[in-house]
Amino acid sequence: MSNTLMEQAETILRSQGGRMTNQRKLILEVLQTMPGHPTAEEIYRAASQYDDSLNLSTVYRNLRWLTEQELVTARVFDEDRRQERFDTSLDLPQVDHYHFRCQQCCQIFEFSAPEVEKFKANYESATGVLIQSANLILYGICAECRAQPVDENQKEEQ
Amino acid sequence: MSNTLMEQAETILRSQGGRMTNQRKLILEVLQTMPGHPTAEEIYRAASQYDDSLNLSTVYRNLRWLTEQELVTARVFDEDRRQERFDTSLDLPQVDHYHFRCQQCCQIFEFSAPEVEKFKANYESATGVLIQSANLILYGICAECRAQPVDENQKEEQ
DNA sequence: CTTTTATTGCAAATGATTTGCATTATCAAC
DNA sequence: GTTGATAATGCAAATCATTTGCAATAAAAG
Repeated sequence: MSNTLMEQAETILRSQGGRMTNQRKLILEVLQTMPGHPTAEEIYRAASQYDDSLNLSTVYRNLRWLTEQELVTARVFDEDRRQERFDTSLDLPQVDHYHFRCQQCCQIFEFSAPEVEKFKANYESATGVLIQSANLILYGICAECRAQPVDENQKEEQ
Repeated sequence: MSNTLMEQAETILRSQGGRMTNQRKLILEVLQTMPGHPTAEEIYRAASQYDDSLNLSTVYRNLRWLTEQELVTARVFDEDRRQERFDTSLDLPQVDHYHFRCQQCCQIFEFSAPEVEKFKANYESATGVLIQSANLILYGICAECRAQPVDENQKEEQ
């Protein structure tokens, strides 16, 4: 059921005549274990600890390939203007999942939203469109940050 | 009630010691009359027809200022990777509005979504977060494109 | 162990957006 | 109306995330 990223990638590679390189394997492992929604740069830094000859463009090429295979999703959050963050989305399997980002601590929370699914169905039948994917991002202040007085240090961390 | 962009901008400028330059005036007018969700480049091209000495960076600076003043919203849609599209959002005043983008003709449709508002309220009370803004983009095929056989030309147009 | 060619590392290119700076022009005060 | 302070512009160069060309490397099929 819950195939690992690695296994899924291997299946696709086999069907395409692709190759499982050490770099690809490493990137997949790092991606799998990395919490949150890392940027390419963050993935690169994490993976470099295990292979310091790894190149940033290899990371980009693999991330692009993974998004094309739909094993990974790339998303742009408002604050970090044009930088993409990558999401392995293996946690919540069938149903679409969405994101809340705290503007203070920059943490990203995932959730599913039955109301949104309902809306999508309604919208499809009301307008005749076909919905293929959905991206909902809520921005605000998380419960922790609301409780605490503003801690400017925390803002830089992630 | 429905103040024009120009009027709102003027009020803010006055309170900040800012100045209403001809360029700013032009950009605001173009923004007001331009349908859809233009890119900075598109706004620049449209405005250049009325003032050919207008500079692209002036357009960028004004758009950035307008988004900071929250008179305009910048959004990144999936297909045009890292390019922002700008939205004056004067049409649907009080309630948040969201977007559907057709992957075939690239048209953008706006809508409001009571179900999503409901979800936001539920999510806030369930988690204790404060939601300040929301960005929902649906991707798919619009009704027209579903009806027609694929017309590859159309894809390039916008 | 060869051979084929997908993938890599590296450096240079890209493309949207931003920025430094000298110049211009708005607008408040005369 | 003229003047003066300075906000905003035009221009060119810089940024920054991401992509790409190409020679070198290394999977994996035979």
